[in-house]
Amino acid sequence: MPENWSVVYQTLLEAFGPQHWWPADTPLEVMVGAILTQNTAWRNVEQAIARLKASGSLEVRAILERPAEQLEQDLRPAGYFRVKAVRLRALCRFLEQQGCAEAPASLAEKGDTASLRQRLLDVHGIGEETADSILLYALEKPVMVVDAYTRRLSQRMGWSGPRIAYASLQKDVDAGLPPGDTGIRKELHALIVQLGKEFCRARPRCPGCPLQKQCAHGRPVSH
DNA sequence: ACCCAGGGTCATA
DNA sequence: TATGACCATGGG
Repeated sequence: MPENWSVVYQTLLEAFGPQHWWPADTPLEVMVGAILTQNTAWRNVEQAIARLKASGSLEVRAILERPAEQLEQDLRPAGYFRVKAVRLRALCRFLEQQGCAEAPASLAEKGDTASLRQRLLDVHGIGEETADSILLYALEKPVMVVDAYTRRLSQRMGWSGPRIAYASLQKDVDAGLPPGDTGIRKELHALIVQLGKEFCRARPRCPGCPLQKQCAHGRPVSH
């Protein structure tokens, strides 16, 4: 039901206002944050990013040259710190290979969106959601990001089952939005996360939810 | 004490 | 293709 996602956007924007995502000073900080926030609360990521900044490590070359153990210590508050140190280096190695070590944002000009997406997916530690987050928030490409909140929302609205594939859900949401509009995609994903934090967690809290009327929660869901 | 967070990889069937 | 184990910290 693609057309409904536009209504979701309007409703959530009215309820919550603009979210101004992604919270970061530079495109590289977006990319780094996209990896650090994997299955991790953003509040923990902020501390890790603060440590990277404090040690002057929020640069491609600095991350590549930083001793593994020190990089890991910077990442500790974000959890999975050994894994994420490896993934961060893989990202930076990739940026360097693409000739973007000095200006990570210039990655946006190194091919079309489909090609960029595939090259990002080839980087160890970057899956679909992380790749799309980078495309949308760091490179300003009109790509819809889909996550666990989006899946839960789609399910509770009665528009899909809980196990819908990433690509299917992404296509469904994207089809309901104005083609090529990067701004609306940035906001919608941010708004869905905000909704999820407040109302869609493990125990759904319907009272006060902006989508309560449209929501199929409690009614039989067709699939 | 338990559950979850703005996921992804790898081994197994 | 589709599950399950694993990765680790911090807050509710």
